[in-house]
Amino acid sequence: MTSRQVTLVEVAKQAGVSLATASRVLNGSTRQVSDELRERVVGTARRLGYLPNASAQALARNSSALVGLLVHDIADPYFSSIAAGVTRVAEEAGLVVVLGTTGRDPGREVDLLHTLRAHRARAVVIAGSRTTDRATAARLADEIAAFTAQGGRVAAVSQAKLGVDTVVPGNRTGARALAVALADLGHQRFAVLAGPQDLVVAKDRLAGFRAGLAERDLPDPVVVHGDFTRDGGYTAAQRLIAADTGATCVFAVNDVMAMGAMAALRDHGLRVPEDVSIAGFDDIPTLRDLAPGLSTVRLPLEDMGERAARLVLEDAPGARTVRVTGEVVLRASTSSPSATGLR
Amino acid sequence: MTSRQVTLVEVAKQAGVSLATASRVLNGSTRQVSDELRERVVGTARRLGYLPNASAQALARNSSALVGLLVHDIADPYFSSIAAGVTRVAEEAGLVVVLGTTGRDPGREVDLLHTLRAHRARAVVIAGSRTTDRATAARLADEIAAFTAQGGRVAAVSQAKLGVDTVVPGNRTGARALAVALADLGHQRFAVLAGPQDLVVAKDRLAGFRAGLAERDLPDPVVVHGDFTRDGGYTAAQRLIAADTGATCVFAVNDVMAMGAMAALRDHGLRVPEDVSIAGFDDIPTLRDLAPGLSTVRLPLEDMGERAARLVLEDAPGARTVRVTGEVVLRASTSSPSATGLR
DNA sequence: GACAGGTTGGAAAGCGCTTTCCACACGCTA
DNA sequence: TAGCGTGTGGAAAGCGCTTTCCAACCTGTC
Repeated sequence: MTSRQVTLVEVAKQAGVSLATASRVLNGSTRQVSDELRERVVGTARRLGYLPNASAQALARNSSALVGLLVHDIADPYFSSIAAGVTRVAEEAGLVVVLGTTGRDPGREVDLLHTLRAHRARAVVIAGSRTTDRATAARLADEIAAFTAQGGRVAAVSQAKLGVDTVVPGNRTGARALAVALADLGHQRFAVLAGPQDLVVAKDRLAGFRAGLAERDLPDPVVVHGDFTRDGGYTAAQRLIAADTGATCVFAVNDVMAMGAMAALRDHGLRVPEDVSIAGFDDIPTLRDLAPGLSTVRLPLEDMGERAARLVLEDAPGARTVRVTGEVVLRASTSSPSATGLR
Repeated sequence: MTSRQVTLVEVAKQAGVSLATASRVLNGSTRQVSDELRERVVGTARRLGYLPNASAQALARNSSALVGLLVHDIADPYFSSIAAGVTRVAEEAGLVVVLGTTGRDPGREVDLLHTLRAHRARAVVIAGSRTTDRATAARLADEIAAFTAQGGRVAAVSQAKLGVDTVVPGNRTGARALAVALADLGHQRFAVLAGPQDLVVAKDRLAGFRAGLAERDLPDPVVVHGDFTRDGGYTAAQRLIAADTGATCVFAVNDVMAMGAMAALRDHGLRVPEDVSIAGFDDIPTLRDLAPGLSTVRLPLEDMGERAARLVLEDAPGARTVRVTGEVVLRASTSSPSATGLR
């Protein structure tokens, strides 16, 4: 079954040139080859259907055409948007994207990076949100160090403290601006569905939101923690409703949580925005088709993926930070406060 | 900067064994090695931080740890759900997923398959919907043949005629059952947003829907073609509205088109389902948070990805067909017909 | 005690490329 | 005419593994 593959030696032999010449013609080399030989080689290569063996090339060159992309969950629109950006840039550069999904397990992140290193991946984009757990963070740092020591490039999306090229959204400032905008709508009692306690992104957004409220001399919000997922938003919202806080506006630290929360509110017979206003963060594409439209802070997700990829593929090494700013987008899910709120 | 990588030779030398023995210990071999040597090798490998060079292994073994996954657009929830299933299975098997996005360009599909072949990928899952264009189909067939001739395995999701292992959803039967269910709601005049003319999946769903209507002795639906995307659904719906057909129920051949169509209806001041009912196909996860809930035909998307992956990774070669059936799910977007319909 | 059969370790030949040398042939200048 | 730089082709040495041989050794049996 397994038919013999055409190798460069055969092409060289058939074309009547040396292996070196064939290699120089078929794969970019600085060396010149006369037009006559060049044509002969190209011709026979085509005729024989020659296809270079990428593994052999990677071995000889000590670098592959692989770019890693690490996400928590590719089915999450936040990550799949970023992935779209990364793959576009990588494929333009003739590279190939290796997708690793961590399932929000930091240990898995380390493992995947390890694998990518074994493959001599040229670069990797880490798009998951970072944990603050000490031990794993150290292991991750080691793995990143090993990866770069080997000549690989690393970029992160939205996690500043990795010591690598990073694309960071304005989590703090975005959340702060959102808080101000919501306060200006007239809300006074806020609740925040704040994600996991050890997630930097979640913490930053919470902190920014608090700062915004403080700026308007409003009291600190009620905070309920939960998973950074749709279901996490759902259950967090349930607990919030049970707590009977009287909040008139809920901020979920990301859109998928907000969507889960909206479902929970609906299930409890609460109307958005008549009974309670709600806002998220990210502006994932999904929101376009949500009714009522979800107020949020827009992040250019695909663009962020592209930028991260360019950082490691086109630019020289160096731990730069590219900041992207979030833009407050108010939609139908937020309005002036109702009399009652969450009770 | 680039620190010397620890190689197997060094491990062998330090452990005082031959290269062969070191290789046998560290990478699965049928051959036995005495416990003493084994421990020595494992110990020094750990101490030196040895990491096998995947390219070298791939070259020596003539097969890599790569599994390709070809999708049209990873940001489309349909594909990202399938991708989640594929990556889960691949990662369980210690393999690595290479993500290729075709942007619905069949030529690109061929190119990506070519690249994957150069990488000696062990298998590839083609998840895009197939074009019916002759020439490209032939090129694709050639590429697939070359891939399998080389020992690689190919599976397809939802495109029966590739001559490879395939996971096919019951497009025809699902659409037919949906048509019957909608007819039983009392609708008589239907419209279909039918996707591109040359897409097998779209054609099958349209045909199934027609068959269902025929079964209930209802007239053929108005058919409007358009892109298989959210925006395609939006513009198709606009054209449908302009056509003033009086249809009371719209079937979009996939969910993202249906979502676009709902947006178009909303923008025209039409209410769903009061003015017009609408249904989709696939049951992408996004639908959970849509209000009103979209009626659809549920497909187990992640499961389909898993099955396709298992087909090429665990089972012996052979062009099998795994059928998965769609289940009609009626939600709030469909109700008994209004007096007016689309006019 | 000799010999078959089974284990275990090592030498070395690849796998298919890239790239460093080296050799040679030019076209110049001095 | 000698000498020199330059452009071009080829031989061969890797890149880091796997795997085939072969040799050595250990049983056990007759």
